Amino acid sequence: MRIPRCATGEKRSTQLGRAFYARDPQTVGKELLGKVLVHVDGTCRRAVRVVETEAYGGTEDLASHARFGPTRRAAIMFGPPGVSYVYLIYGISHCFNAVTGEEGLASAVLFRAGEPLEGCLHATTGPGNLCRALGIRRGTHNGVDLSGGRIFIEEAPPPQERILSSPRVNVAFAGSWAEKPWRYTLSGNRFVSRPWPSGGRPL
DNA sequence: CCAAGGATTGGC
DNA sequence: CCAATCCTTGGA
Repeated sequence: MRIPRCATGEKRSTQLGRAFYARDPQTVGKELLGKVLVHVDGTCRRAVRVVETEAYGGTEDLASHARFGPTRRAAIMFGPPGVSYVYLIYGISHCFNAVTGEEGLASAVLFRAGEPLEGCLHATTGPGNLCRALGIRRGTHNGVDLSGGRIFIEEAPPPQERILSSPRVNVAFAGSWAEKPWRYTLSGNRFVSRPWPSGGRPL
């Protein structure tokens, strides 16, 4: 099925290309806030405004799946940027990431929450819920190209809200790496997940 | 092969 | 607070 587009091709030109992702995950994580994450599934278009992300690094980042090196699961994080990394966590929830940085060095941005815009029939707060609402799952969407495919990011006006950075969620096992303020949220947005960012410093 | 544990969620 | 649920990883 072809993706319908308007006569001017305007929609298509707002999709972010590979160059956007080919930077460090902290920069990409912050810049993703306020942009629109879209999944076109047949005739159904599901979309959210991104309100919460987290940055994950390579082998040095003890909170990252890349900490064991390019294992079967994490190898995709070492690949080219602008590709999806979807995994199942706790046997229950799918988590959607965008691979960032240069090929050969692992990093990614986890999408943790969004504001429902189109076609969402479930909650969009929390990484597992976000995947369910967008219809994204590991079996069919791991390793797909995010520039030119059915899942992509659309450009949007800069967010009015302040951007907060705070420690990442549920990575206490990572020692001092748990303290890195690599969780990014739109201040005051009601779709941001728990725990609420406290002591997050304004950027 | 086996044991341990996790980038979560929802219910009590 | 805690169990659900299964995939991934490291080690024997």
